[in-house]
Amino acid sequence: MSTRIPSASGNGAPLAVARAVSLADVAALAGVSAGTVSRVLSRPDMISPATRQKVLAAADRLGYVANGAARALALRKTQTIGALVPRFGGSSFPTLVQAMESALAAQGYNLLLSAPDHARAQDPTVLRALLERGVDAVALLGAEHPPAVFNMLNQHGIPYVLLWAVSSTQGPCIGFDEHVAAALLVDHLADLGHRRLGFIGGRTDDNERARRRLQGVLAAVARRGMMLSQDALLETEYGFASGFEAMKTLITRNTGVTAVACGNDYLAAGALAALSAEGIEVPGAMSVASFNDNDFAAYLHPPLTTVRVPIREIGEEAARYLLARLAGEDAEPPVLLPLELKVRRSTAIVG
Amino acid sequence: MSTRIPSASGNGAPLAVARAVSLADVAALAGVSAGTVSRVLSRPDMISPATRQKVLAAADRLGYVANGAARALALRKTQTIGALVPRFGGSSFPTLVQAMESALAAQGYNLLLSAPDHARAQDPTVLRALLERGVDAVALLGAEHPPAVFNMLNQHGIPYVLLWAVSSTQGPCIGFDEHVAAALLVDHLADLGHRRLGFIGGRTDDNERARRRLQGVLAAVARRGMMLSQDALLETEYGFASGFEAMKTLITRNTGVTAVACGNDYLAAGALAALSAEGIEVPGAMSVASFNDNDFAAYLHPPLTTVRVPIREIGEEAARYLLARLAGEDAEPPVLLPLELKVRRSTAIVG
DNA sequence: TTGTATGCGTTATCAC
DNA sequence: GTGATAACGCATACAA
Repeated sequence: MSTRIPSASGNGAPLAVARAVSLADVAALAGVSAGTVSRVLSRPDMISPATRQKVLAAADRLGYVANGAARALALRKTQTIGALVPRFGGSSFPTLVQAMESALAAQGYNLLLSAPDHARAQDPTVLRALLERGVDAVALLGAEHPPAVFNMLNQHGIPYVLLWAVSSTQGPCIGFDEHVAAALLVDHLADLGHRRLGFIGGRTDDNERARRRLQGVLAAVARRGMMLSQDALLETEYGFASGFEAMKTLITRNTGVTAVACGNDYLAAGALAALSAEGIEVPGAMSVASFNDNDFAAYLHPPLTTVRVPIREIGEEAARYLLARLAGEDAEPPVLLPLELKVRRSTAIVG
Repeated sequence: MSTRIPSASGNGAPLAVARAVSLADVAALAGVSAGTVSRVLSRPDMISPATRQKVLAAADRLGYVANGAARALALRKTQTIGALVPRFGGSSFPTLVQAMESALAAQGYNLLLSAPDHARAQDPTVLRALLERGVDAVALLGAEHPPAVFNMLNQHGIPYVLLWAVSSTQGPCIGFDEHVAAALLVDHLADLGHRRLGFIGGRTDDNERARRRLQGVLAAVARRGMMLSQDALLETEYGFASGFEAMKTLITRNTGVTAVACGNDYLAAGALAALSAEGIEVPGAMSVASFNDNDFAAYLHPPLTTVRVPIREIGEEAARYLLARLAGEDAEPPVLLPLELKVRRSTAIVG
């Protein structure tokens, strides 16, 4: 308070300031050595209550803030986790990242975010930037990362985990089983008597999760002897508008489907809106994935069935796993997280 | 390749690895001094092409990755920007952060993300964590930060900026004028002949942006001599479901409004869905804010009028401003970003 | 153009 | 319990 730096008058602050308060400054004021100050801050019980108070008071008075770079240099770790998140935007990744950040922060870790756009996504340089910043571990979203990424990671011996990915030979994964997710939905519809299914999903040439989702649906459809004709299968961008348009197209094609599965909640919402706009009642229209706080699809045009995808949970498990690894434990990540079917309303096909 | 560390067999990687490759290692292999290697990497044109190649080859061969902590310690800067992002509903947070991260990455800066939950949002400790990690500057989302935050920031003489905030005496801001935004909408409706307006917005006791938005609407309504009765004014959580419920409530109350303004796109979408479900036609139902990639409200139930809020632009300007400050320029942030009215369809009130 | 030496702020090792 | 002191890996002033 009294040692306030002459700085800043409300608007902004001067760039160059006297010099940051260091351990030495605190030590000088407290009349102890720098080493002691360091210990007070990291192993408080290693030093006497008397000096501890003295030091703490001095630190507080000077507004001391540790220099993480110096600490990182000495400790050879930064308490920072890097997240490599391709196409952060429109997807559910933000939710996942938030969950991970929370879990990390609770343990005193920071999250260094790298959200390369499509062009830079395959560029190993972005990982390099993370490594140069000294992240202790990294979380990779999705499994679509170039080999160079894994080479660097392995070469540096730094723990990493693939999120929203499974059965990758590239490294430990945390995700869920798309085939099970699809089976939950398709079985439900099949049990209700639906025979012809439509599917509106993401671009499979471009999005590995969309690809797996489609595979899961196709497998379940085959297993149940349902039909999913080529012209009832639409790939599109994710998003409400895309779902809207796709469903309109589907309707135009007159494919005879009685149920439509959608690759995610946004697509489902758009699709349902299109049905509503056209005044068409398609029993069993449903969404494959419902994102935690955006389950707006449910309000638009039931019947709707949803599989809740464990998005936040993936982020939380990632934090848990990575931290365990850093703690030296030889932990195994939970490869497959549980899924949950949420039936808003069902429409059975009779006859 | 040949100097590959014995590490990692696909699944994971050992925690303890020989030792990271350092400048000295590269120097040794290249047969030059560490200083030279450093210069090759930072000021390539300061040294001869011959040795440059030698050094580069050696670095590449060893898979050298600079140690950011050491660099930060020597340079007294980290090339890292901190973002303090109190969680708020809807999806504008990821969009803004993504835009900022991209702009930052393009300039070789990293983004350290801190997204405290509601409980921790007022805790200066989260800023402290960022400072300890050595961020060169910080972006604060919203203006709802405790004085302690600004004290620390000023005391450390570190550049910062408030995002999605205006006219704060606490520091430089980048945002837009809520009153102008509201005026765009309200004037449009007033011009169409609407007299009685309803408003569904976020919680004002809890969300400063929601508060300003409401104020803007009230001011515009007063200026145009419109009516916005107390029972036509609903505050709720952000989200589709909330908007849906709020509109149902509004309908039940029979307030006689002919237009409803919504605090954001999600609320608007929910509200429109409710209208659709109830089969009610409310001319001029509209949304105050439309988020860049989620303009799904438009598909649900026109007429709809929207003010596009410059979310990405705020992130980009933040990066630009902060980087300018760090470059020593005495830059001024663009306090107010331009707004844009988007009329999907209008319904005039006649008589 | 390049090598040498020093400092950056912290932690850890070793005395005391 | 506490004080010196040596790393930690890099950048840079100064020499050569």
